[in-house]
Amino acid sequence: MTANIFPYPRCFRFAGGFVCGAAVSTGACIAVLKRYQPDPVEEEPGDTGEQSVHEEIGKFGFPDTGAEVRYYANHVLSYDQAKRTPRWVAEHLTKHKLLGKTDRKHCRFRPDPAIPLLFSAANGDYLHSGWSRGHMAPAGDNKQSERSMAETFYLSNIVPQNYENNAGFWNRLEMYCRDLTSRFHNVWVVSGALALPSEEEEEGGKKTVSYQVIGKDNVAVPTHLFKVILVLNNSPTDLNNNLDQSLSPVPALAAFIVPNQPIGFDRSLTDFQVSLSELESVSGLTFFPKLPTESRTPTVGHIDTRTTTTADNKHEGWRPQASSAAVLPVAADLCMVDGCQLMAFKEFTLYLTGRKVGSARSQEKMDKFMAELKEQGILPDDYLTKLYLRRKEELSNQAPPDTKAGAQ
DNA sequence: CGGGTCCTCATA
DNA sequence: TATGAGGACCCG
Repeated sequence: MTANIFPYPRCFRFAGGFVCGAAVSTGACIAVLKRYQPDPVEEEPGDTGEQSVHEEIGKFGFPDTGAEVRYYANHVLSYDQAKRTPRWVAEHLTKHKLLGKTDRKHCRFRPDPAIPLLFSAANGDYLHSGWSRGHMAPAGDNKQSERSMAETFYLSNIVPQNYENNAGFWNRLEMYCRDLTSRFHNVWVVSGALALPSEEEEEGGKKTVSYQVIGKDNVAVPTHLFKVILVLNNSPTDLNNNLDQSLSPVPALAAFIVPNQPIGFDRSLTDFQVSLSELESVSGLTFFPKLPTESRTPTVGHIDTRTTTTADNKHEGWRPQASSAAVLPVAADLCMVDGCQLMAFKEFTLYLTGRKVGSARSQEKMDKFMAELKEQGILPDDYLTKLYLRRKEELSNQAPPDTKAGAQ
């Protein structure tokens, strides 16, 4: 491509398109007025006259956002081609789906082959950027299948995330989602990235949306991440029925907006809980639109007001907001139902030590991990003690590390 | 669990 | 010679 010769090909294209569009629009507006002023006939939506106009406008097609829903083995997402991060990523978790032995060490981050190169992020964008590659659909939710885990490493599922946040608070939030499957039959999780206005500028409370971009592709660094959790227990009487009809008891839901920065153990998950409508307002997304809703304005039966308003208000450009007529899912507050308690420091450190001991390749490494635990003032629990002794036995029974395999 | 770097080796 | 795969090792 000749465009590669220029350092900023996209800027040239943009500038040319802008100038062209401005010049045409002046004349076009006059033409439209002239055409419609002498014609008082009201045209209904779908009228053939209006339709032909639209066909003309769209003669060469309308701009394609690339935000269509994309399906993978165990997650579904919508991609933001400008930011080069997902808009949202959806998952469904069950106790059974979380089982498996797939190891993330056999996976590598890579561009999503389904995303056009022009809009794709690259590993080089993240390398040495100061930001880690943070999963939205976590690898840990996909131990059941090598393919599904590998697909979570596509960069379409990745956002630039603060290291400490990724390994710490966000990690514990993902663990909480998985843990929910031990208490609820079905867990749905939608995660994504946000670029929110800064709280306050010095000049008269002026607000500005500002976010860093990294790499040659200018991947957008989100200021915040969000997660929406919906849980639902099948009613005991019809465990095998389809989910749409098993809405007893009432589903529970919670939404969170988490700053993309280190968050310590002194903060609780509920500190970051927001109402669903607040998250919908700032994200521009409507979550779980097929979930039964309730409205302040009475509706008939269990009609899904969201689905109908979305279609009917096509020409009004309006949909109910939280401040006027709230249209919210019929759902309990998950944090009232289940507590929304993340792992505490001691519990989390014990867990990490268990993972390290479990994968240690020598007893020296194991002892180092156990010593580090003690330095933090934490005594091993029964599980870790038994794991340590079992691993110690395994390591002593296998060949020493300095013995070359295959040596005769 | 969540990330990273560095090195070797096979390959086009 | 450049690149990708895989392993060893490191961190929170």
